[in-house]
Amino acid sequence: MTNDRSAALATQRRIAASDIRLPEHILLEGTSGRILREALQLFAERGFYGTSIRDLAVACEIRSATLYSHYPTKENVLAELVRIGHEEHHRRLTEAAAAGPADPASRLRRVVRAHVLAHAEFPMLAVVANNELHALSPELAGPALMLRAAGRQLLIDTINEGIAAGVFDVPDAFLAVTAISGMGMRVANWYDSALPYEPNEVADTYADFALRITKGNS
Amino acid sequence: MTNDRSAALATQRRIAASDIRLPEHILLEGTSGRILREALQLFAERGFYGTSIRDLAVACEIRSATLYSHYPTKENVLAELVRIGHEEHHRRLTEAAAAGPADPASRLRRVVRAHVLAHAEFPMLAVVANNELHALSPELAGPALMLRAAGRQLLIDTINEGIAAGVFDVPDAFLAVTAISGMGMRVANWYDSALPYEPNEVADTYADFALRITKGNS
Amino acid sequence: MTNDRSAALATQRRIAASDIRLPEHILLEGTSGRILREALQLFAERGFYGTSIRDLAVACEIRSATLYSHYPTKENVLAELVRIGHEEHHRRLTEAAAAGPADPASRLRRVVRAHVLAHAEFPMLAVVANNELHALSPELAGPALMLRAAGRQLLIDTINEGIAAGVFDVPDAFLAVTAISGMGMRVANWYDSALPYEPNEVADTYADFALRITKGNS
Amino acid sequence: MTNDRSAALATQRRIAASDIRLPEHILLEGTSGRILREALQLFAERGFYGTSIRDLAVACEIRSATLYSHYPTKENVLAELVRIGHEEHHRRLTEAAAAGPADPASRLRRVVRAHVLAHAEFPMLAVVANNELHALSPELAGPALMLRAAGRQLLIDTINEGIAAGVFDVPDAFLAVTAISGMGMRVANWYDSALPYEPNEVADTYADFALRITKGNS
DNA sequence: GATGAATGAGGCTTCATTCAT
DNA sequence: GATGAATGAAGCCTCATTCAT
Repeated sequence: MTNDRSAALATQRRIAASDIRLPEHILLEGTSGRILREALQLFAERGFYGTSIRDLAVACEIRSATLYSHYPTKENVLAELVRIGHEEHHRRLTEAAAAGPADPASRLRRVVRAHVLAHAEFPMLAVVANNELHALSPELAGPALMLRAAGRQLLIDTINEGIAAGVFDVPDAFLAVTAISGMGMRVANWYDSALPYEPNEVADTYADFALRITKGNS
Repeated sequence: MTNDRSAALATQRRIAASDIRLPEHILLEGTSGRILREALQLFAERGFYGTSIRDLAVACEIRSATLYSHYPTKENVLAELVRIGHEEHHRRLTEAAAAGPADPASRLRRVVRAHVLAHAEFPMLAVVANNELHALSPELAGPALMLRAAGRQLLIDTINEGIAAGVFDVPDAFLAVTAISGMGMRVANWYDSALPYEPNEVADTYADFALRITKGNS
Repeated sequence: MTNDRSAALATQRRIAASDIRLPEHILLEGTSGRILREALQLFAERGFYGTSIRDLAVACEIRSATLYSHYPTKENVLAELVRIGHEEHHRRLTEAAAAGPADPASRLRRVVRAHVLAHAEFPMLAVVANNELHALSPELAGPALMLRAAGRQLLIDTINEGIAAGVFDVPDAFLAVTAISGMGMRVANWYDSALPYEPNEVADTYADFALRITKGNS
Repeated sequence: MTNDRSAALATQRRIAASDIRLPEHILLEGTSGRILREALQLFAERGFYGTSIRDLAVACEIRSATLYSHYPTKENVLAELVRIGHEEHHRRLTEAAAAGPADPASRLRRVVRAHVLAHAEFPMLAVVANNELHALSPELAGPALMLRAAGRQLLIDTINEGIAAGVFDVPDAFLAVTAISGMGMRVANWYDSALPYEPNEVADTYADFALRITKGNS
């Protein structure tokens, strides 16, 4: 393994990526958008509690009072990012599950690809959505939790179908889900566009891994 | 999948576990130990910046000034936890790598088992060590980063050996490492002793998954 | 004493009345009027410093910037209310003093009636004028202070005349003035149109009380 | 009436007195006491919302953070003053009602004396207790409201007894209570130790006024 | 070893006001 | 007239830390 690749893993930072990316349909014009973008980076790198409203204002080149013309509280900025992240993830997962052959193996491949792709294309968003959810009040966290549960159920169902159909051979469905889901989530932490991998390659390879896990060494 | 198992994944919390556990050789007597234990839980659940010195004092049933009779700063409490976590993890990994047959497959199995076991047995410690490292000054983070790099290199070497020996068939060694390492790290977030799995079972199954990933569907 | 009456006195509120009332000749049309009316209520209930420009805007169903199309500053809104209150009070007092028999007893009766009536008919205005004057700059408070001094002098003169004429028997003129003036001012705090008293009844009875105070139990 | 006396009434200030006085049994030692004393003056003169925590800290010659070593919030400082004021007032009223001949006239004299004396001896405390109660949360205001209701009932009962006994001749008991109570409350606003009256003189004269009001010009 | 009091710095948020549209 | 956005100042309060006791 070359050094530049393994160096991506040897960092004190919570996240390797440095590009601020949000799904294309999210409008980032104006000050509201600027705030969202800078908050995405800061919350991903330092966490919600590690980022002060002043840090955010400095990053946006505005006075901190101006933030409150656009979001009611700091928590609401986080809530917006968490919402966007979960909605994007959920949309990709459900579309992937539906769009293609219905056999469990190819569906699993598509779902894992979508899961990993979301984490590789939007690493900051994924890190914030995954790691900072606990900083939200239960009311603001609720919608995200529901989307998360739905996405997970989709993976569970796909694997259970494969088991039922006899095409999957997995020692424990729950543990397979945690493993496949977990490896994909961690992509957000180490993936960086400076690495010699396109998100698609990572997604393809990880989908392979998921199928190896579920199909066994038969 | 039964509901109680999938429910463990559907939480706003950063960590499912609720037992405060530290390696046995860590002395937890007296107020210093109490502080370390409570900090472990609070830093795991709310993060370093989300936990105030007063939160910690309340949890320890002492006044916050008393903390400074035991640790020079709040950061040093975190540093101690990060140190313990990384040392334990590294010790287990190196011992596992050395203690047994030298063939890549059985070594990989032992290394992954050790990796996963450490995360299942000490979930809070792992979450703190993995997620809060960025809150330390570079000086205090340094030793942990070195142990982490060493542990990762061990996994890299093992896989590369298997590839060289022709017993592993993996599309990309780097991605295999991130996947195997990542699935293990996430165990700290979802594992809970209330689940119907012993840490050993998770470790065994995940080691299976690692071998499936590396050996392919041959 | 019936409960509903004594209940009017047992409140945390600064003022019992809930009707927003201003003298009839004050134009309240348009947004300027709306602002004045809502400010009257808010300043009476929460005080000038306890009411923000945004509270006021919300009450008026406008944006806070719109306020500045109608009044130069928040302080000027208060100044306007204070002016209206003092002018109305002073006008009533001087008219009452002039309009009727010149003998001290009947003049005192008319003056006290006018004093009390103003406080019962415009309780919010009186509370604002009496309690929030200190929030004005000396320049803006000046005119009100002059009217107030004039009104008080009118009462002093009336009582002194009665004493000089031998029809009043009062132990101390100054204390009689403070007592008569003070009981009337407090009417603004407890009077409410829901009470089974018309403002006129209160005014008549308080005027009786004033005469009892000044004429003694002869 | 001499000018210096009437000048006491012609002020923009909410209160004429400038001595910071609290009942003797209230401990004023240390920083907590200092905070209470300075808050008493500031809240009386500028109101609760008109006094910032920094104003208070400057007056106490401490840093504003130090306030929070002594009181949990600014509101609690007010609550303490309101509590002290209402307790002192209530204690004096009930003792006055009990300590002496039971006939309505002499009891009324004692009760009014106590009422007025409390307002003349502790004008700042009375102004704060009377005017700033609305700034407290309902929970913190509750105890004061109960004491206030009890004190008022005592006055009501005394007057009703006198009426029942045929020694009082009052057109309306409720209005007599508001008048007697109100004139006494306003004493806190105008009384100043620089005036040529001792609190006792004011109390005696106001008690005379109360008896004139209730006994009529018979 | 423990603590109450103190503090400088900074936390998030609201303040009254301005101004271009 | 009305408003969305912006802002400097200030709001209340908590932060981690120190120190005398």
